[in-house]
Amino acid sequence: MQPLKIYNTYTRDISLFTPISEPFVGIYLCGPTVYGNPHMGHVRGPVVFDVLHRYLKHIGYKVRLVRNITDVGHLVNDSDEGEDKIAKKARLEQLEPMEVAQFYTNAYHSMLNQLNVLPASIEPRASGHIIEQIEMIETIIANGYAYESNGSVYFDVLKYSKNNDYGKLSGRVLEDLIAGAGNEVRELEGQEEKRNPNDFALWKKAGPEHIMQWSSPWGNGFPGWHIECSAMSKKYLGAQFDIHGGGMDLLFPHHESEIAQSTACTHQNPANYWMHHNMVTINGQKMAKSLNNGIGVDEFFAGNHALLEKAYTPMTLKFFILQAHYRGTLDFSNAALQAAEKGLSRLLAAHQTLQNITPSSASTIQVDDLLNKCYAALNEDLNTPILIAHLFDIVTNINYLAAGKQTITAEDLEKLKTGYETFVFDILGLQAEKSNNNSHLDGVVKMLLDMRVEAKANKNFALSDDIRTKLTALGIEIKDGKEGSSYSIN
RNA sequence: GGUCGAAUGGCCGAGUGGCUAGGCAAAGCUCUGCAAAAGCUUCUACAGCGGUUCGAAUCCGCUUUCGACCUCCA
Repeated sequence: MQPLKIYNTYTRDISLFTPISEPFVGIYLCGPTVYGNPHMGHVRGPVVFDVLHRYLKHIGYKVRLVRNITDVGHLVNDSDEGEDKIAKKARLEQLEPMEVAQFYTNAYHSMLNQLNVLPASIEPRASGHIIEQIEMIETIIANGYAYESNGSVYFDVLKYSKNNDYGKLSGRVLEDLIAGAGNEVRELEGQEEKRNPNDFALWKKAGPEHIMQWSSPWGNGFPGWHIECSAMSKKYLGAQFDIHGGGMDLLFPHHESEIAQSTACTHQNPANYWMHHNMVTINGQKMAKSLNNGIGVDEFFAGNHALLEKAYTPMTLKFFILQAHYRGTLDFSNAALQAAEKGLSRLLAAHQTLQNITPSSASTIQVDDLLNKCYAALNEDLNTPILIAHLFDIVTNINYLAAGKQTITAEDLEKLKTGYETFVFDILGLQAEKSNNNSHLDGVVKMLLDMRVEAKANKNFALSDDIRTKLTALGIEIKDGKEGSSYSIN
């Protein structure tokens, strides 16, 4: 088993990953709220945690990955009178609330498929676990850490913090939170029902305008934002599991509250390792609706957004994300994306080259050393940029081998092939781009390339160059190689 | 205002005390009828000012700039 070290937000250090019950690993990821099309901010989490998922499996763990779908309980905006976010959208579109949730769940799955992200073991929906959430709330009340007020149930943060470190995960001090820090006072609905402004809702009373509501011991309502993750992680992974992941924006209050709820219910901190990926910016600015720079995933792949110079493929996006470490911010720009696009194609081209290497009686390159460096990079808190740097070292060596500047034995060659494919395809989850050429076009272009070869053979360079120039003008680039000509469509 | 984090070469982005990633771009070379593609080579940076040290991008302090979060709200 590889010694994987990961950064734990809870302890704020990098430590060796040790599962509770080897070889089993339980992971819970906070999934999307399905009320809109996935945008660029939604892709990073799935991609970085996919590498974690794939790597754990590769080094021999049996992983259960749970990623929820949030389809209840979120509000449209502050001006809204507490109407469920999904219900609001449903009314506008004249659709059933669950139809809206399903529509955007499908869109999310489509994105994951395009990015070649492995499916979750279990993908529970909040709306399908109302009973579990109610039971958990009842236990928390029975344990004395929550109270009912006017049909809603709130978590008693002050009481909890007497015996527990509320704020440890997100690095907050409750006294500071209570003080309010002097910023503008936010108008939160139901604030007067709370014993303390820091208390958060476990269950919220629903008015008649709520299309999505359920009956409960406290009347009709819907679950609070945080309780679904606590209830579903407990159900499928147990009161205590290995890794809980999500975006840094969820640190507070979401994950902090999860810890408080779960601890108040089960007397255990739910997760041993808390992992958080950083956020995405574009051209140095944060993505925000007000800046009109939020890019939908579909727009990104189609290239039809004002900030995009061209379309980028899912694999380019994935490779681009993995070229940065997951705990740093990541800036989108056309220049950076095009750099990633070219780098990726070089990485994939080397895989093709590797297939044509002829073995020798001796190796002049150190295959074990090259591959061990790749493992070491991932073991150091999933450092994919370092891994990719080492893969490019391998690329250079592959090209040396192809040029005859280095030699390799058959045994080492096999090891190199297997290792390279393991890292590129199995662990990073990259794949060759699907060719979207239709067979008619392919046949026509190949015919023109054949004619060009013939013209060149006859020293009719005027004709051969004419074919090249006209194809280039159509966006078809000719690449002459030793083995003949190929082309790509730009 | 508070808390946390970040500032690296033309661009992106690793690196936590000496051995100074990687990708893209650029330049040179190889290949080639020419060009492109592909491959090889080259390109020594760490926001500013102090300090610690034999030695700092890396540790400490201050300054500047930027980002995330600050409770039902993506």
